[in-house]
Amino acid sequence: MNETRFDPSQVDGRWQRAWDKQDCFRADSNSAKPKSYVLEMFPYPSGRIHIGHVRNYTMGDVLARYKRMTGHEVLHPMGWDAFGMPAENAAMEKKVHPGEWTYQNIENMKAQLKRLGFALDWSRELATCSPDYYGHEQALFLDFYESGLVYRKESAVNWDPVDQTVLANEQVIDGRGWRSGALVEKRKLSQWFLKITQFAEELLDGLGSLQNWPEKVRLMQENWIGKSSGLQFRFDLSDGGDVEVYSTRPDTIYGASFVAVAADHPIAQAVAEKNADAQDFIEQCRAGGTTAEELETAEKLGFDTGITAKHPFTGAALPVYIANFVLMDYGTGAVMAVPGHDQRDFEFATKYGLPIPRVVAPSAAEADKPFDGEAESGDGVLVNSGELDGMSVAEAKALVISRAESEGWGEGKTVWRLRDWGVSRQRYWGTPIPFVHCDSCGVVPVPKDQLPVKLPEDVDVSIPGNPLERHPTWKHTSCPKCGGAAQRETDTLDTFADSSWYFIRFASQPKDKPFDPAEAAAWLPVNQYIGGIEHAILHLLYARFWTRALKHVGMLDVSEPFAQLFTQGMVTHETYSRKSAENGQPVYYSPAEVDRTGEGATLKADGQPVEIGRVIKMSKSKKNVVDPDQIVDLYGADAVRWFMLSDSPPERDLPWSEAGIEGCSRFVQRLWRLFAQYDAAAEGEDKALARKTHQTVAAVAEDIEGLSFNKAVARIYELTGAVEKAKPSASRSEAIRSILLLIAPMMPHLAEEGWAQMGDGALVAEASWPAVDEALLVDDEVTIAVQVKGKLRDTLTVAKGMPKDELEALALASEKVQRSIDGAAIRKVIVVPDRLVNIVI
RNA sequence: GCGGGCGUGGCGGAAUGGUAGACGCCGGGGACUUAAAAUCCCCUGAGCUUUGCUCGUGCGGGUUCGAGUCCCGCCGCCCGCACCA
Repeated sequence: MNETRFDPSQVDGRWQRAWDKQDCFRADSNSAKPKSYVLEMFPYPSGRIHIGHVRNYTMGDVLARYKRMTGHEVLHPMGWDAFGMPAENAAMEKKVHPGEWTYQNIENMKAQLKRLGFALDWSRELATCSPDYYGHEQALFLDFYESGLVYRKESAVNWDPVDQTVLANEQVIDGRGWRSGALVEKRKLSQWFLKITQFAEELLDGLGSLQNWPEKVRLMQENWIGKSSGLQFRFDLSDGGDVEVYSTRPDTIYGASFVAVAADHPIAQAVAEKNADAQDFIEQCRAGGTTAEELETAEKLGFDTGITAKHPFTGAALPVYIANFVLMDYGTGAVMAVPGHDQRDFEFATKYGLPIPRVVAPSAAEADKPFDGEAESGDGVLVNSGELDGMSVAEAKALVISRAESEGWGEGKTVWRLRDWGVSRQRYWGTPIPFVHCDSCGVVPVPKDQLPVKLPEDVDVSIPGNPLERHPTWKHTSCPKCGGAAQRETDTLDTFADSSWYFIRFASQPKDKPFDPAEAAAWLPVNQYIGGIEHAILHLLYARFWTRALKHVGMLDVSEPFAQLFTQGMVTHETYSRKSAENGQPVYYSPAEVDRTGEGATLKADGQPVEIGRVIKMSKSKKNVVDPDQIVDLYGADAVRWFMLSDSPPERDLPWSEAGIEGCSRFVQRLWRLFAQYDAAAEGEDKALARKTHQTVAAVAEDIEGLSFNKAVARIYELTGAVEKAKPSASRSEAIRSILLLIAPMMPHLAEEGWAQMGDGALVAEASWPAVDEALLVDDEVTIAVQVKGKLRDTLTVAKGMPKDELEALALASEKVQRSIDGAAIRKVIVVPDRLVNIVI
């Protein structure tokens, strides 16, 4: 091997072609080896891969390659989440067909991924926008329909009256359409829903089996599903009607001081019909934002309807308000408000001068303790509550529910926060929903033998609105039932449907059906799923639902799709800016425009300093982005991959830095020089180095399995340092060879190039993980700490397993220890074998 | 507001209740070179009266022979969210 520089631009492509040629990474479903399914969340084909993708796919790749080395048949596929709004936006802006734009992006991004040398089974590549994929999705949707998991109901959408189109939430900015600037209206449409709530209990219980998911994700899903138990009951109203309310705190019923209903509640509607002020107030509520964040910062507002509700226990007349903080979608859309023990009610009562009675106190003696500016929602003792006085919250809750049930004015009820999944989208670039509307037969499913219902190609995408709706011929068809004239459904499916089963299609892709149950079950569940935390709730919950729905219709015997989940952190970068001379606003510069020296940074264009800002998530607006292609050009795939794995724990953010990638690039060269020193003929044993080698191999394996890549990297650096210092020997040669195999999953091109010299003629991609000699994992000497009163005074290197009394004697013999003791009486000596001796004086 | 997470050198971070700062980056010094790059070696938490000592893991308490780690109370930062009654 020549001691020249390792040149990635010459080497990387050569090995990538070699892997392709030998079809190394094709997964064999019929293999007898233990199977391992490694999957990273597939990307949206936006045009260019992002450095965050590189981090995500590098992690998965290391695991996939490692699993191959340890004798597994690995499925590591890649595909494209190819339907969605950006394609339609691009179509409108650039006058290009969404399909053309999407497939061009896929081609570009695939080339980018190939340059990074990922061990992917490209034979299973799929794009969700292909009829080969979405046709099967339509079939599944029909199966769900057959089994009663699909239904239609009225639901509101954001309607832009100028563009005559439905807007997504993200297209509504401050209540206006992003393109037209028109005030957005709510419009009710008949839409398709999937009955995810039918599985609410199962989806909640299933979380318990997902022990290899991050605790935080399970908690987020649990909160999202939101099971609660409480009391649903009726208040009789002064106008002769009544109102159903739901409360999770029926124990506080004596503390109710008003009743609040949502703006969309029938009572509010009825009041508004006769009262223009009420109508105005309801309009005002609808104009406000709908996200939690906006609502939290919004002031609590209400409208007194003049109606009163009769308290079931005290008979008191409680005012009924229309309030902006009550949700129509949860419970009954009406609440009994208990200001003393609910913060929202507290703020509302304070604003409108309503009474704030205390009905729960820390103790019975504190029944009239004033509130300290906020509601108290914790546990305590019931007070000022008649027959409930003295009870705990739980006791009172149970008593009120049983009393309501026996007296017939209410009942205990479990309420879920989870709502059914609305899948209708009034857009072109999605999976057509396979139904037709017939005047005489109603809504009729398209027969499976007529699938796929393909999107028309010849559409006008240059103007807003749904091209399917206005296409001259596409929607006109005949009814499958009666043969009469009928119209196709023009809604398409939410793209979350596409990503809810792609991992199944990866595992098995027959032409004539969505998947083969046996083949799919052989691979599933995914052994390791890796992706961003932003998908913690929706995508992961929908995929869990879809999998259960498939089980429900008898197509797949799998409950949970992802056995192990890992959520990786973001890639961040510092920002470079100057204050604009005109308005004082910062002007940002990209890393490529800046020279970064040790201390500061200057703009290449004028050599003058720029301000270095905080390290934050990469974003186009702050220009703190790096382009994967550029850095691969500069440093090669292996240095970039190594950087992605170094330093930061994978679940935390990774700050990209010029200096960091330079360091990685230097390490590639350092290893290359070390590989050149490999000498198969070297003789002699170096026991200490052999021990270090085997310890490192074992530890790196453990680190990779636990996805602690940063620790694996640190250990490899350490072993490399030790090998460089060691004199030639058979042990040293073994160590060099081991390092090559350890880095093979991480820096596969460098490893192949080295393996060509020291391997067996085959690819390192086909090599086995080095074997570990258990006997070498244990040291025969240990360094123990000697403390006096808990402070370190000396260290001793002793034989492993030295008995306590010998350790104590050795410690006391230490001169440094004697000096610290300074003649004081020894009260106690604590000896932990192989660890430390602590002398207490 | 609710839910979750995190605070360790100049920076990213190591550390089964047992030698805090492994490993990397930055910085400093030296070797090699006509010179530079590359490479190699040494130093690099703070302070002090420097054979060594003291302090030090966001802040204040506590448990323990011993706390970055466990407990209680604060402070700060980050993430998620559909006001969930």
